Amino acid sequence: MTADKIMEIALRHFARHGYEGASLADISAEVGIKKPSIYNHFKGKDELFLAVYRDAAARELRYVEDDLNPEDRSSSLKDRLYGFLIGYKERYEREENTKFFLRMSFFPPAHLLQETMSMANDSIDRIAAAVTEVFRPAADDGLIHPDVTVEHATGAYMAVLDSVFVEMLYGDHERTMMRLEAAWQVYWRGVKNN
Amino acid sequence: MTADKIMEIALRHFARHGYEGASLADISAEVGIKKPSIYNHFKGKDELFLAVYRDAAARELRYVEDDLNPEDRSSSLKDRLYGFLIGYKERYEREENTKFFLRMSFFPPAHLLQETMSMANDSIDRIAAAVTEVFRPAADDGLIHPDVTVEHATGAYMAVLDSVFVEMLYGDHERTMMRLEAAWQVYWRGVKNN
DNA sequence: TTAGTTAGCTAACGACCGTTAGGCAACGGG
DNA sequence: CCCGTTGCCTAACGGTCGTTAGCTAACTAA
Repeated sequence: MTADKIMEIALRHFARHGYEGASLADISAEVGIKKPSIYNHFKGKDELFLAVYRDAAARELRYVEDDLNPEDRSSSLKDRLYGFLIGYKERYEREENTKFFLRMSFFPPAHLLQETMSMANDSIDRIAAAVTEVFRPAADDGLIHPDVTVEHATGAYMAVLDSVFVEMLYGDHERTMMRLEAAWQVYWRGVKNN
Repeated sequence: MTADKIMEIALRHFARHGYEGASLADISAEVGIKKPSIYNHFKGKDELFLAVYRDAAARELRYVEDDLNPEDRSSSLKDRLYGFLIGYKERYEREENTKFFLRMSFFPPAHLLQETMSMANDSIDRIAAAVTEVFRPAADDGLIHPDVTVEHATGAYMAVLDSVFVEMLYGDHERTMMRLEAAWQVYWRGVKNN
């Protein structure tokens, strides 16, 4: 399907150049069609963008829910949480989908702010919910220090994840790893029970 | 000076619409001059942007070094660290300078990547150095848990600060405060001695 | 077989982009 | 006093933007 190919390539262009910086001419050229042919599949640039964003948000959520599946108890809480951080960092480096979703959630085109923000907030809340579902049984098992509520453990873990994003955006790989390690160790010291 | 006014207004437009989305026509109109008159003060859009970026980076660094001045021992380490987080959050909400600096450091115009990245990395390193100067004497006084190095305490604190940025970008004030509180409490539990 | 839909094309539109040329008044130092 | 500089202007440049009109060939359903 051509529409899928357009969306795939448009996603990469939006991710690298932003909404304004991505041009339909460049996108269509890479797809191998002429610019007006895009209009056989999408009403315009806005509709193309929103379709790409919707799909990207769904894919990010699916990845998180898969990777963080609370049914899977084969490894320890600590390993699962740390592994998820590392996994997401690698995913960002590998997947344009994640780059697109982060960039466009941070800085959406001004005239589409409402549509993007409602989708973004929805995704963030559901990601946080998936994290909470990991912590709750762990807290019941006494793995979390009693001074730390499940909500605090979740919020602080999401903060560590956010900080990983930021360091990746700055692009300094070495510093990213150092910060991740430091943030994780202090986080785990603050959350674990003895 | 007109040049200063141009830079001030350009900063706001770049912060809100990104490099590509900000137009010299809009900027000049708000300044109260015609578009070509900008060229009496700057060689072009690129030079204007780099001048604005340079100033913005310097202002951010100055704010951090002032607010985190290690000479000031009037309040406790805990209060100073927590206060700095809150202060920076409020600064972001108030100052377009911070919004501009964050946005353009995350996603600089592709053809100016080298110039911006070297300035950004320089600023980040110096900000981190200022934070380290707060922790070092505190560690000597035994306020930091012996299992946590000064480097780890600094890195993890910078991570908390990064996460505050992210939450602010998403724009949900209520969630920002909750995440900040959670991140801070877990961080402090992980770092403090006893 | 035929009518309708799909997906591509070329040509062109108006709007806006950053930028340059060139003119004109105000000002400041020799 | 004059001359060079500064700072604004109008007009216009070439280029790119997203978008529309209208044509054609290919497939699909009746």
